Amino acid sequence: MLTRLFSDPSLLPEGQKYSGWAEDSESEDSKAKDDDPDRGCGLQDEEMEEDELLDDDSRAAEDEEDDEGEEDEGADETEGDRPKKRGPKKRKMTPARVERSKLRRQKANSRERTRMHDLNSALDNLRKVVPCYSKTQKLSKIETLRLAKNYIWALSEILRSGKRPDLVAYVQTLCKGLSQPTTNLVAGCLQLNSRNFLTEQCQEGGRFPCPNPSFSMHPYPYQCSRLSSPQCQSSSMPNSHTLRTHAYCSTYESLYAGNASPEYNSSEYEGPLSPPVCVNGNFSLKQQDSSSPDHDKNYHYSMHYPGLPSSRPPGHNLVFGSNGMRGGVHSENVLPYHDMHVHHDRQPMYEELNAFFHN
DNA sequence: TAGGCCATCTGGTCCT
DNA sequence: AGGACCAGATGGCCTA
Repeated sequence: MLTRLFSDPSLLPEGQKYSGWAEDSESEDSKAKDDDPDRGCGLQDEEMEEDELLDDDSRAAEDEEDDEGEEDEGADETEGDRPKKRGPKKRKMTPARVERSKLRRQKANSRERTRMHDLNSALDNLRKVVPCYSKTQKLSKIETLRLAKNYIWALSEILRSGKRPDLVAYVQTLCKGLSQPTTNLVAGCLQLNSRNFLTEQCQEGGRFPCPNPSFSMHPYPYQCSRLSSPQCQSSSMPNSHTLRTHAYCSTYESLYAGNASPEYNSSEYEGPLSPPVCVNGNFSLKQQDSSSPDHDKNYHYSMHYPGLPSSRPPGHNLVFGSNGMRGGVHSENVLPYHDMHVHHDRQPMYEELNAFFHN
């Protein structure tokens, strides 16, 4: 269950080990098991000794050997109701063979563990490059794969269309098929990043205009799929409170199905992909004029609202479930600031693109 | 207690 | 023969 995703392992009772995740394949639990494979689940090797000696095949082999020794001519006959086994005759499990078999099994188990650890390690690496990353509250394997797939697709679409995407549609694309908690997490991650960036910029001397101090922290993680959609827009309330009064859609599916931009419709979802470009949830398109006057205004997940003035109030920047909003409806799904990253500190490419985006 | 997620063991299959 | 890969089974941990 993804609930684990949003639990803080550090809050576990004293002495209670959080072994739900194999941290880089080196969790305490898995390490212990590596050291002592017999601690694993299921049949242990020690137990296997007897089991292998007595398993069906072995028993059959022994039966066959006995049969062979006693009555060769009866090979095609059945022994009672049980049909006689065909194929190569199994040799008797001598103690030496049993020992070899055990050794083989142990080696195979060890390899399998290593293989799974490698797999988990790769999955961890993948977690770090998808739009939402947390060291302590990881996405589950399946959600990581889904998110990665969505991410690739979304970025590919941006390249394909050459248009600055609608943030809402972008997030929706990212979250397509994800569980509700993960969707919250992703949205929260993106929002956090934007807030952090705003904070940084303001502290750096106001290189970029600071947004309205009452910048919205919307209690509902899912606004309507497009803020520009008629049912979601409030033309008369430009500030953050506007967003709070918006009707919101209860499920992501309902949002996505009806309102996503054409580029993100599900029919194209499985289509051919191409390489992505993305920065922290902000999209940087090469053909865009980064030096345009509007550019600075768009640093905060700013989306161009077609047909709307570029001076659209900051309150109209999309804000998802707030991390800082303790009283928010989905506050339980929100990660602590220090724990979340939207990988702007991970890849040189991101920095490069960031620079491009903010110049 | 049920359900989700996980690590591990295991045997089967395929390939070298 | 041995290794890689896979899927099923099992049991632990955790949360609702």
